[in-house]
Amino acid sequence: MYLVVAETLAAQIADMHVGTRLPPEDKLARQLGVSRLTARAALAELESRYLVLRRQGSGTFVSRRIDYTISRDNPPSWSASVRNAGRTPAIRTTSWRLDKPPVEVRRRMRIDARRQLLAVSRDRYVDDELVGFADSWLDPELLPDLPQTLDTTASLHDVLDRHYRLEPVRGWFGVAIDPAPPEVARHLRLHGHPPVIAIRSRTDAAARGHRPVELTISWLRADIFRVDVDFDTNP
Amino acid sequence: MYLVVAETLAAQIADMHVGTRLPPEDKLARQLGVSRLTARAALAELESRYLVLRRQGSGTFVSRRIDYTISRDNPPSWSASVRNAGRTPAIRTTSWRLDKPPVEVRRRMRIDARRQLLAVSRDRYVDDELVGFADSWLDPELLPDLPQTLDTTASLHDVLDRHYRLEPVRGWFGVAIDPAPPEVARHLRLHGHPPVIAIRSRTDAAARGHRPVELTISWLRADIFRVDVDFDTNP
DNA sequence: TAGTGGTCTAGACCACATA
DNA sequence: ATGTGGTCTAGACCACTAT
Repeated sequence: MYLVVAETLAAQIADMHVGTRLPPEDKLARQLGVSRLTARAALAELESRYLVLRRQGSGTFVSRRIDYTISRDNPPSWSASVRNAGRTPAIRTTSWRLDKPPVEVRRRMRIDARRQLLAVSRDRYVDDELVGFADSWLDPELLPDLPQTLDTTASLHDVLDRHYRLEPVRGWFGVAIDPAPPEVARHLRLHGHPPVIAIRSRTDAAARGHRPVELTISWLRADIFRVDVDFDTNP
Repeated sequence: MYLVVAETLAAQIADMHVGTRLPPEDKLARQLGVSRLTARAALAELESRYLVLRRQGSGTFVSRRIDYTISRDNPPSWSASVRNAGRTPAIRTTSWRLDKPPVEVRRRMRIDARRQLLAVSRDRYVDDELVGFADSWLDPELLPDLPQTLDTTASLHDVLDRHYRLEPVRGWFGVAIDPAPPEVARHLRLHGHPPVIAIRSRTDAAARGHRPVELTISWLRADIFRVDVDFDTNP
């Protein structure tokens, strides 16, 4: 029965704009002649299909996942993907520091144990809602005066490309989807352990003999983004 | 409250073997002094973390996702990944035919409209449970007498490698996670639209000038597999 | 101070798998 | 036939967000 209700709502939702508010659960239940729990089950089904977002105290809203394609050729532009979906991206740098990176980062960046890297944390917003964050490790030798050049909203790729002329290319990447680890769930203010997408990626400088420039670990809400890996092995 | 229950159970489950059966909901509810719905909510939480699998009429069982890594170097061996997790893989070929492929397949395989390819459908099992299936399109010119050589359980990669000596390498791949389309849900006997992983991949023959050999579209249950893409761009 | 979704109760019946 | 998870009811209170 809740599946029938869900199908009905799904069909109606298909024509609605993102952000439209659905009727509250009790109204929906009365309208359809079912109990509130049944109406809830239907809405949960829609939520599992990423067709709605639910916010306690606020309401149920029509939603669509945002396509984020990871490929060889396209620059890894998160902001462009969000804009492409007709939404408004924002990036805020939350912290800066010069620090020794952990071993895995050292290995991936091919640097020795004495080197320090620039650690940058950035939060990602879509339409003013926090939907992800990223921790980056950057090589300060390749990026003199970075704090001055990286404004809060710019894409890292654009800065490496246009300001430093490093011809940034993707050197390595990893993608997996997992239940949100506690610290990630806390940072994104999620309850429980909803699925999140972990993207690890390294950018190399083609203009400097493919020397690694930066390594980023980013976390994105899996209900907001549809990450699509599309990769040609032989260009 | 159900989150507390879930944490308690999660801690106990951590030490248990895959496949162990948990107490039924009503027993659990009585033991913990909560209503059955609360016990259910806790079990649903564990299910969303992939720690248990629930089967109507049968019970709730301890589970772990199976790691399936897609990388440049490793051959794309699904069976090896399953065995590596201490589980038993099986593949069953369900259909065979010579047919004209759809446009997207033609484009990816770089063949003209007149060519026919071998279409093979295979079901994938883990411990005798259906967990995915794959539709492959193979080039019969590169694979003479294939129907005789491909036994029901062999990995396609192994056959291309050992029997035909084609030096198979991954030519292209795409990965995304989506709510199961109706026909996929039906095939895998899933209710609703639970998330499934779609993997599209093309194998090329390094021994034949990297000519495309086969294109496979496979669907895997996202609650059973943890697909991990780990890709070096510059080998 | 509403109004929203989130949780919980007790009880009932159903669908499905297994023996 | 039994036992399991799946669904549904009616009603209550709570947590959170917005006004």
